[in-house]
Amino acid sequence: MGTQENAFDIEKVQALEAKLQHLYRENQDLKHIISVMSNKCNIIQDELNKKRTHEMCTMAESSSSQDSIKRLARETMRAKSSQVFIRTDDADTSLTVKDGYQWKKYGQKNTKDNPYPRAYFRCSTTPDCPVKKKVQRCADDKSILMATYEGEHTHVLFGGTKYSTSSLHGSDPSLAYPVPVNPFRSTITLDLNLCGTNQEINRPTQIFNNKTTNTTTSNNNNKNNNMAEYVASLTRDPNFTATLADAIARSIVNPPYSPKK
DNA sequence: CGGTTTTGACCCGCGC
DNA sequence: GCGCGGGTCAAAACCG
Repeated sequence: MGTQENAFDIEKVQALEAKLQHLYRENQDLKHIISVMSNKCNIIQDELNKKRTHEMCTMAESSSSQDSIKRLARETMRAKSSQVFIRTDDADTSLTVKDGYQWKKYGQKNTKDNPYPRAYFRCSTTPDCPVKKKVQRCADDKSILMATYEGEHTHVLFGGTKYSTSSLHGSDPSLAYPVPVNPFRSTITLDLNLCGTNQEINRPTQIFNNKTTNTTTSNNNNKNNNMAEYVASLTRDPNFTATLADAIARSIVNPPYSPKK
């Protein structure tokens, strides 16, 4: 009886190993697809930036007035801005986005096209940091916060890692992770600024990296819990799975690379 | 007491 | 030139 059970166990282990190998290969392929897409995203963003710079230069040349210089500065600032959407608790009425940085609120205004007020924040982590952000609830869905970041941080995030302005992942383990949704369409927003103007690509793994710089065992637990929570939130989102499936299908039809055999 | 938030006033750009 | 709307300032209030 024992030998029969052993044979069965070996078979089971082999099946699991085969499955694991298959998943590993799939994972490798998906990683490759993501890196190819990120590269393409960078190229597109570079081209866009070049075009913008060229347009701004021709604009400045055509009129050398003070106005055009001011406009140039504004356009540059706008080009460096990025927008993210964060799903919050329905009961949460505050306009705070926990992104790891320290912000000082310097204003709030009611806007014409949105019944919810817009809050203005300046980065107060260091006195000379030029980064600003605007936070406003989505008119269609009040549980979604729209945060617009302008400029680039001139300092590192508390915890030792320098993050791009669009990396909404701070050192606080209770951070609300941004849900990649577009409130205006039913598809996922792929914000090009996430991997374009900013030097760093917004990788999901970065979410947990700040804590690992001064990691302890309890932090590891937090990290794992956060990872599980984050993965669960992504898989719960039908838009995410639909978009992922679409991306994979496209890559099969029109492969961005030649898979190794 | 120092830092943060609130809020009305003010500034400035833009369209008409 | 004027009015509108978004962005900023700064004094007062609030909070730990």
